[in-house]
Amino acid sequence: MVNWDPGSQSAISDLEVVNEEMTDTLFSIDYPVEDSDRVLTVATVRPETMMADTAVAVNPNDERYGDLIGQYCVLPLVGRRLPIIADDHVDIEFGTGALKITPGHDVNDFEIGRRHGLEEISVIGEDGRMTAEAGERFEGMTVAEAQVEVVAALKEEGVLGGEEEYVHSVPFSERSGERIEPLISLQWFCRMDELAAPAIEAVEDGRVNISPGQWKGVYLNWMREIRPWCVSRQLWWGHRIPVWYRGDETYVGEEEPEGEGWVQDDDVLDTWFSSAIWPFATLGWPDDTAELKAFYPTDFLTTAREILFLWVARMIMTGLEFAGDVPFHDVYVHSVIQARDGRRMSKSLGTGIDPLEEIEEHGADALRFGLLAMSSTQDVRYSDPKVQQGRDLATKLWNASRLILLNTEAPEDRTVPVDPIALEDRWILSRLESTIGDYTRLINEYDFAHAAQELYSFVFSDLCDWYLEIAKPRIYDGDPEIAQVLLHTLERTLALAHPVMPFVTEAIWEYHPYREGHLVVHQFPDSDSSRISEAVEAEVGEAIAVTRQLRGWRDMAGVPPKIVLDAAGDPASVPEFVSRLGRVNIGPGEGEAVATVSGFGIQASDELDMEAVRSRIDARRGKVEAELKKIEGKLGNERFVENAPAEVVAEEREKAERLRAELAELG
RNA sequence: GGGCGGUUAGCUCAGUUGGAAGAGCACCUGCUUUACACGCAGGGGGUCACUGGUUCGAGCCCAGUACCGCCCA
Repeated sequence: MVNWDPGSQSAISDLEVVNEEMTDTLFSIDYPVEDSDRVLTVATVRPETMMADTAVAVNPNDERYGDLIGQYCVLPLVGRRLPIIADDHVDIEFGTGALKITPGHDVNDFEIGRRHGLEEISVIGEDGRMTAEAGERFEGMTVAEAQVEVVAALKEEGVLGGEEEYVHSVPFSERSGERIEPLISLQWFCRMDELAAPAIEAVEDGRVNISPGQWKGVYLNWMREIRPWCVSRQLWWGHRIPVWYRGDETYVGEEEPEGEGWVQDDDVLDTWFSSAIWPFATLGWPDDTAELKAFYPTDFLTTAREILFLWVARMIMTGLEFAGDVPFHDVYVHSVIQARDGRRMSKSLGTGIDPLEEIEEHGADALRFGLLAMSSTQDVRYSDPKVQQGRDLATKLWNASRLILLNTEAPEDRTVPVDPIALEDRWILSRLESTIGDYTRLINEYDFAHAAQELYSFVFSDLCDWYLEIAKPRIYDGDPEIAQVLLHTLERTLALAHPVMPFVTEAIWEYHPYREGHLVVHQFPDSDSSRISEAVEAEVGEAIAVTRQLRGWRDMAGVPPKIVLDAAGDPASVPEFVSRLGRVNIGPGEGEAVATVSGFGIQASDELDMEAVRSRIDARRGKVEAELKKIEGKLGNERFVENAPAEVVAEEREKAERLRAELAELG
């Protein structure tokens, strides 16, 4: 039995059949039981196939019909005797519990028919019209016309019972869109289990890695339950099936058989059969070519999930069978991008998003970044904010580059010392190399969204919000060492971002004094771990935290941005930028301190809104007290102290200390 | 009917071996600070779908329920 597509006049494979929910009419038809006044009522959505019925089946456990099993009923309109058989497949709950069996036109019925040795009758032809077997009244009608006529005939005979609406899943051809007609037909099938076994093994032992991991499971599941593949296609193009006939003889082989009178099968192989050998057939196989040696197997294949069975699995199977090795080592199944409202993109629904329009509106770099940032281990909705984020990043890179390139003289010596003197220089160089390392690792793990985020936050936060702001006085002073650091950092940042945002980075590169040729052929940066210092990152991280605390406090106290507050403390205890960016004057502080922020005593000032300060402090104290109480409770719990790892307990103790210190500062 | 995935801030989504709930956008308050308002600074916002269990401790582990997807019958 094959999936016959009346539209393309060809059999098609299971994978090219799409099932869709449809509302049909479920007809009840009375089949009289022979030599009895009883009737068996069957329910069907396809009365037009009844002329091909060869049995009626009931469930063996169905008490209503137990006594009828082995008897016969009479097929209305036709008069054929139909055996009443028992089969587990029949659902007692569905309809009347009696199922008409049409082995010639239904896949399940076909299997029941084979189990019970039933006759297989065809009343629908390959043209989708009723055949002579259907009887004179219906011959030549389309299936739809025949249904109307059969129903009319059943009414005339008085055997039509009820009609009701019925929602069920109906197969359609992916190629022609027409409803699939299951037909019995002589076709060639390819036995798949022997080909699948080595392809299963290759994924199990890791010679082929499929990610995200869930798709590995999907692949293995499908391959373990693989079914024979109908490879015959009744098309006029393609490779003809290597089968020849002569009378009753059949020959299968690579070459035409010896002797006279052989005729080759007219059918051609499914196009996916040819596609499956693409990885090596395109390289000269079966000849042992230089291309084959050089490019087979290759490394990486990225694909959509519906291609996993249709093509990827078949490439692996044929690769192992014919080329002796897997075709590639890594398969990445990318997300499917859905329309903004979560529906699938479709031309007919008008839900498609045209990338060219997106590029027109936001730029190619923005779209590329956005797509990377959207990617996930599951399907994703198209996200305009992610594309805008890409546009913002492109603009940010441009503006940061402007600041750097317009305010620095290229130094004679381009080498940046491994250990620059300025703390902030060591910090940005460490952050740069950490970022390059993390970004590269994330890309290698196919975690594109986090890689995009890593790039974005390095540029916005580390480089622009902090480093460039810290560095501005030295930039404007023309400090040659900072010029080295800036140009070096920019060079590597542009190279890092280039594969994702090729246009803006290449455009900036035109102005970079270190450029040699185009950025597109520049080497992608390798993380230089000798520049990474956890100590420096921690020290500057702490100074940044203090700066933010000071800023937060100022804002909370309603201090206008222009006012610089006095704060009592040791100016040498923190980097210079803390007082500059925090807008406080750190010094001896002779007046009264109204609050302590990160150890600095904020001096009284007319600019302070003391009421806001007090209410804010009260709110904060409440929070800290609650948190401290929670942690003290934890630490007071003997079972926690005994069972939790020592480092976790130590961490909790530190937290408690920190909270107590903050509470003391709040006063 | 079988299998897989999802349910976390207003929205779209992250959340590693169980150890103080995150990002982007949106929102609120400031800011014509000479790279950038496609920006900067500060801020508010979550009963992690629900019910039970395991654990000193659960968004994460286990069992079940509900709803939403996808695949295969």
